[in-house]
Formats: sequence, C-alpha cells, structure tokens
Amino acid sequence: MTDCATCVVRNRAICASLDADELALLGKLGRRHRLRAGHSLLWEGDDAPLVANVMDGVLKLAVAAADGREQIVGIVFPSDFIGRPFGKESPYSATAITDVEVCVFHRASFDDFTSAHPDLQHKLLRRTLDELDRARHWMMLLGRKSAEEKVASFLLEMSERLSGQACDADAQRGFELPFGRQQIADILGLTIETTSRQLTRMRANGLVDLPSRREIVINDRAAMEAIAG
Amino acid sequence: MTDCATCVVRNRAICASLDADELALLGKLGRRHRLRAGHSLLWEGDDAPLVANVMDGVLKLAVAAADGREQIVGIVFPSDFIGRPFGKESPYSATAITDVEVCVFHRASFDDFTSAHPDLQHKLLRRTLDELDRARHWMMLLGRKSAEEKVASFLLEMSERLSGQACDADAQRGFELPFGRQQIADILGLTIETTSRQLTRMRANGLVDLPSRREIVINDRAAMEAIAG
DNA sequence: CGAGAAGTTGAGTTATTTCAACACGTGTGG
DNA sequence: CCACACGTGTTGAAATAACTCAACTTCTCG
Repeated sequence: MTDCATCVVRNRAICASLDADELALLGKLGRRHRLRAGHSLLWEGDDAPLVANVMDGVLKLAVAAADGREQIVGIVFPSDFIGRPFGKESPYSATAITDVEVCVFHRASFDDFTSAHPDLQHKLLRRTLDELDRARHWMMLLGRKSAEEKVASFLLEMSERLSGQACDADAQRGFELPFGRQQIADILGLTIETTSRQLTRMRANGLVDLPSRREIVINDRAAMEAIAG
Repeated sequence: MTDCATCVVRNRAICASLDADELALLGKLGRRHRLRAGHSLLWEGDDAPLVANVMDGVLKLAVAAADGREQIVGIVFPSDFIGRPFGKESPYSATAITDVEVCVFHRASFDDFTSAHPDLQHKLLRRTLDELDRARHWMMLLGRKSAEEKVASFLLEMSERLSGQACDADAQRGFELPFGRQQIADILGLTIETTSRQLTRMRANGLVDLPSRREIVINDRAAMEAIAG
C-alpha cells in the first residue's frame, strides 16, 4: 500500500482533487515503483494494463518505425500522469530517461475509481486538454519550423518546464537537460548531427553557453525568442 | 433554443451520454449556427468564448506563423467537438473548410453544465484522450516520415475517417476529399508542389486513380499501407 | 589510465523547397 | 457560343537545408 499523505507530488498531481478519505482509498490501489533509466513502463502497441503518476524523474513517450526511426511525442515530468485510461492498447512506449519513481495503478481499478470520483475525472480532463494543446503546438514545430527554429523553441520550452518550482529568472537562464543529443534530435524530428551543429552555431553567436554536455545557459532570451518564431 | 431530440449527430456526439431531461436542458444552452466555407469559429490566440459540436461539414484547426506558414493540427468532422472547455484562450484557429453547421454553446455555461453532468465529462475525457493519441501519432508522421510516406498515410487515414457511417469496402477505396492541394500540404508539413508530385507519381505507378481534383481511388491498399510505413 | 559511449566536425549527397512557367477547368461577359 | 480571366493544380530546373557517411574529439566511468 502507498502512503498518499506523504506523497511529494500530491498537491500538483491529479490526486490534489481528493480529500483524505479518498486519498486513503486510492492509496490502497497504488504501488510505488522504481524504474532505472532506459527501462520502459509501457510498450507501443501492447495492451497497457497500468497507469501511473510520476513522482520523480523524467520519462519519454515515443513512437518508433520498423526501421528504427523514433519520434518522441511527449515528455513526462514529476506530477504528470502516464497511461491510457478507459481501455485501448498504448499507442506509444513510455521509457525512463532518468531513474524514475512512479506511483502505479492497475488500469481497470483506476478506471473504476475515476468513474466514482468526478473531481478526479475533471482534473484528468483538464490535464489531457493541456497535453493536447501542447501536442498540437509541437505539430507546428515539427511540420513547419527550420532546424534553427526548432532548437530555439526547444531550449525555451525546456527552460520553462524544467524550472518547475523554482521559477525565478536565474533557473530559467541556466538549466540541465535530462536528454542527450540523440534524444533532443528525436524530440525535434532532426538528426543528431543537425542538432549538434545548431547548438554549436548558437554558442558561436554568443546566444548560449554550453558549460557541459547537458547544461544550457541562455544568454539572450529575447534573441532566442525571436529565432524561435 | 435548439432541438436536441432531432439532432442528426446526437447518438455519435458527446450528447449521447445524456437522458431526455438533460438533453432538454442542454438544448436551452445551445444555438444552431451556419458557417460558410472559409469563415472561422475560433481565432488563434483570442479568448474563446464558445465551444461547439459539429453537425455537418468539415473544419480545420490550424496554427499559423507570423510569415504565413500554416500547420493544420486537427480536422473536425460531424459529431466531433470543437473548443477549449475550462478557460484559456484558443491555441489555434478553427475554420470551416466546407459550409458547416454547428451547435454552439457559451463556454462558461457549457463548463457549468459539464461539471454538473459527470457522464458528459466522461465522454469528453474519452474524446480528448482519443484526439491526443491521434495528435501524437501525427507527430511521428510530421517529424520522421518522408513525403511519400506522408501522402500514403494521409490517404489511408482519410479513407477511413471519411467513410464514417458507410464503412463498406467500396467507400474506402474511392472517396472525395474536402481539401484542396494546399490544405493537404498544410496537414502534412509539405509544400503544395511536393504534395502534387507525390500524387502524380502514385497515379503513374497505378497506386491510385485521380478522377477529379478532389476524388481519390485507392487501387492497391496493401501497397499503400506498405509505403505508409 | 584506457576503453567505450557520446558529441563534434567535415565533405559529399539527396530530398524537398523555391521560383517560374504552363495546363486545366469553370464561370462570365461579349 | 466562344474568348478570356481567374483560381487551382501540375511540371520543370535550380537552389538549399538537412541528411548521410566517416573521421575525429571529448567526456565518463570502471
């Protein structure tokens, strides 16, 4: 049994809509679970018997082609929800990018619980609507933006989403990506070489500093926004 | 006042979850409205004071860049839902592609009604989850597929969604697109020329017939699926 | 310290875009 | 009924952004 009362993401996750009694009930359904970087929680095309809340770490949602091409279609941060409630196989895989801690539920029992708790369902609807907006916004990037615009947009979005709690200006200027270059390429629909070249060029122009492989410092946010288009 | 009892899409739209009394209530909130092809119901970035169900016709959801580039991020068919419940400005425009008949609600009153009717909310959640899956699937296409694969995938998806009611094999082989070439290009993240060339090539290979500008006949579905990847 | 993974850089190739001309079809007015 | 003009779609040639392949460099970690 899981102790929702001490959950680190409780006030940000969908569970925030529940009162103490409901939380206790939900706690009986959930199991905390650790996942090492590189391991998957859901597989594309497989029946998905579970849903989950992320407590710590980052996961990617990805679709793969037969020949190995991969497109990352979503990034899951702490307090985000993973999975496909109400039936259906999972249309994408969910794989841990860092070591991850999740709160896992059997899909069927979570579905039942959700149906009985309209507030939870409402919270889930709002989140899904937000995710849909984000996905559609990303479609514009994938379909119509140049490599340079893609990288600039990516850096700006990550600087915002990674700040999370600490949303002061400093945290947004410098941050550490949880992704390697190949993963950035898979998010942007580019090759690893093009991604690397764009970052190098931005560093040469003084737009960013790259203190280490995964650290990014945005020197000129306004210029970056102008490039992102 | 709108008469939901005689609505042509009632059993397919989200309203299907409602009983007679609830339908009558909802009917008081809704207004039927006609929209000519080319006119918009929502504008990107504007506050969206309404939501709607489509009764007849087709609309596009699109995101535009300052320089005129456009990406279509969703296609809305009869019985589909349009709009962004629960606040927020509309992140995309919704524009009629054919003449359209919609059932429009003030967003605020629709939100209230939804909150009071968990079944409706449940239906809305399921639809939003489906839309999210579709959008993510499309992200793979936009980010990783070649022009040929894009066009093949598009034709197959349209053959399925346009069949709608008449889902016999004939209706899926030949169908009439509600889009012009430019709109197909905006859906696929290509130029109009590339789109045209791919279609011409498919006709030359005997994969499709193009009896008129908007008609498509898929001759070899299996081959088309192989190309779509 | 050494080996392997991850990232960068360069040179050449290619898919897609861009720019421009042309074809088709349809509706209007002479 | 024909001519013409406009919107839409097609085709061709040239330009280019991004990809591919390959070598090299830099980190990371045992």
